[in-house]
Amino acid sequence: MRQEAQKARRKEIEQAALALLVQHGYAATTMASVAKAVGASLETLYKWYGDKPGLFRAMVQANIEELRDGLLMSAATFRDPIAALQEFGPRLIAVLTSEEVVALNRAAAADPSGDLGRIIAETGRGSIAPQLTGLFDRAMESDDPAQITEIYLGLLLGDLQIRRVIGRMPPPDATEIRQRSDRALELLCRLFPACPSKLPSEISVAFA
Amino acid sequence: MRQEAQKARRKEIEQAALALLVQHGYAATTMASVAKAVGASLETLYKWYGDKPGLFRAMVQANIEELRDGLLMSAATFRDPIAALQEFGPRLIAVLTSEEVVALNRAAAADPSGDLGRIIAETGRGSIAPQLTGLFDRAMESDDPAQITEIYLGLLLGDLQIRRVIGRMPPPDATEIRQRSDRALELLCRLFPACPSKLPSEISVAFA
DNA sequence: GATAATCCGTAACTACAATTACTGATCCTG
DNA sequence: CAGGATCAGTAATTGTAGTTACGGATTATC
Repeated sequence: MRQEAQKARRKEIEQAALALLVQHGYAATTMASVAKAVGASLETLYKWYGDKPGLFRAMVQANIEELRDGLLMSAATFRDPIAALQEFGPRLIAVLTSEEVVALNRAAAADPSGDLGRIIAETGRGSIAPQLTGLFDRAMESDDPAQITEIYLGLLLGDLQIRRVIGRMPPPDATEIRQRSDRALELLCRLFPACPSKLPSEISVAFA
Repeated sequence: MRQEAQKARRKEIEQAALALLVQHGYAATTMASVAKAVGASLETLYKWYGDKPGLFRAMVQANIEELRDGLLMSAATFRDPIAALQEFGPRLIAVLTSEEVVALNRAAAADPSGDLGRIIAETGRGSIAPQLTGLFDRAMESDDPAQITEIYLGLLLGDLQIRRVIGRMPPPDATEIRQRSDRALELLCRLFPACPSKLPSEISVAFA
């Protein structure tokens, strides 16, 4: 099998494993079930990934990178920070509360090695937060843009993620996502007056 | 065994199970390990709790109630909402990021039935949030105190819990807890001007 | 005190998942 | 095209955890 073909095959395996993880949970996602789902043999899986933890590391890495890549803002959006956040906020909520990310977080919660959590945090938050910090650095001239990032994320997401992971919350719908993002942005601009006041009027009166 | 003695024995079992959960994680907390840790027989555990999920439901319920009870504010503290939050905020952070709650959340994340998550959410958040909402209702005369609760919790905790659960964060130390609570309170008071402005001067200048 | 119920310590049973091994089919390379 | 490497399908091995069963010790009740 050539490198290109193996790469595509690995991706197929890693995506199938995530689908199983989402559908059946961590405990029920076995090497045998992955092999069956993708029409591969156990011997191949063990040869390519070493062992089950190895498969899971690769699977989490590949999938979280892809989800992360769908989140990154292009440099062009930095020209209008408000518009950038208006677009980014809902996307971030949707991804972080998605069934896929919830399943990945659950796998990390169950992983005694800590590897999965490390991969998720470094690849996910570790990429998104600096980007937000960069945006706030430009938009707000604050001496602590990283702190603004924490505040924004707190306002935007609150404890959604833990509630999703412990199974006490369905994914938020599009309306709720929109409202949540708008509220977070509105509150952020009230807290940091240097924020460009280019909010649509419908948002500026959302809070008494 | 009399009712009183059995009640005490059950509590001993449920506490020992939590200690094992904290120390070894969900996967390694077996019926056999619980029995051994507390000097009970498997037959007794199965007779009293039915099965492993039953033991876990009881264990989570008993322990989360105890943790919750240590968090509730007395009615007397409502007289001074700021002081109440200054005292409550750090306590809430400390408890929610503790090894015990992290272990319980991890068990819930691994539980396909959803029962553990339900118990945790209803007993924990379900008790704390209404209390906060009541406090904000008095302190702020807002038309939506429940929304203020969400905002406060977002500012106070952000994504600490999920980061603890996936293993990417140690428990915050006392200084960090204090700073986090003070910041959340300061930001909340800036957002909602009806908030009594009785902050100590050291806090009011904490943000430029 | 005698008897029944309960609990402890331990063995046994069953199912299942991780991993390795094997054979034959398929693919790749020279 | 031939030979070697790789992969699929499947069986086998091993260890472990959930659960049940059993005999003896302890406790509770009459």
